[in-house]
Amino acid sequence: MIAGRDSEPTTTGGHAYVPRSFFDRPVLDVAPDLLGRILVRTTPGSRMQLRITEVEAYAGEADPGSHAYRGKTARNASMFGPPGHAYVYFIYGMWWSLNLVCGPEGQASGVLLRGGEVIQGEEEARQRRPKARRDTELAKGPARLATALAVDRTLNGADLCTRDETAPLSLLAGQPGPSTAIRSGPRTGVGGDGAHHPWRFWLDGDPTVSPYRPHKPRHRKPGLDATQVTT
DNA sequence: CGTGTGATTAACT
DNA sequence: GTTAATCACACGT
Repeated sequence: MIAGRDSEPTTTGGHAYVPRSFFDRPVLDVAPDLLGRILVRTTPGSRMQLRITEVEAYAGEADPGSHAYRGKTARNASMFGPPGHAYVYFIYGMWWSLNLVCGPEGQASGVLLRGGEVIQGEEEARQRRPKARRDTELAKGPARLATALAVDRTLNGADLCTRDETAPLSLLAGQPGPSTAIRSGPRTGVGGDGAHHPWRFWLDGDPTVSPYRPHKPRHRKPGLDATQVTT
């Protein structure tokens, strides 16, 4: 392996990982290409593998559904960094979500990992997700996926394309194409101007794909009515 | 639980 | 008059 080149797969511990050029493409090319691929999660105590079955593309500052829509902030800064890194955010005061930053750099685009099949490390996943009734539920949904893989803010900005053997996240190279058809549709919970884009991608019929939840229009919480003010 | 947002207040020229 | 700092709150790709 030639140091300094990223056109060749990187190798760590005998496994080949996708090079940064995999992520340095338009997000709508990368997102469906992630389906069926193996995400490797390495912790000090374990090595897990997840077969990705469901993703959503977020197309940067031009996409009303994206965290990057209103420009760079402290939270979304990693989306504005180079491709091949993780963007991890906290949501609902409870859960983490894992995104993979795509190129080209400066567009702040990323792919949200929404579902997958745990194919290695089921024990660890089950310890973290004791309520999962079936193995297909271990990483079915973005928050479940993050929980199963022990994703938290310490992974925000993590580089998937490093040769470091202790790299927390990587993506296996040389995977065969998806065994089932790729389907696409509107993104879960995205409304407004970004609602109609079919930027959610999943493997048809896979039991680890989360159920589609249409965008729920939010209405403003009613303020105090004058008639309610009695004294 | 954090974040972004709009409203409100303060600071400054 | 304009901009910056502060506050409160709705809502969560």
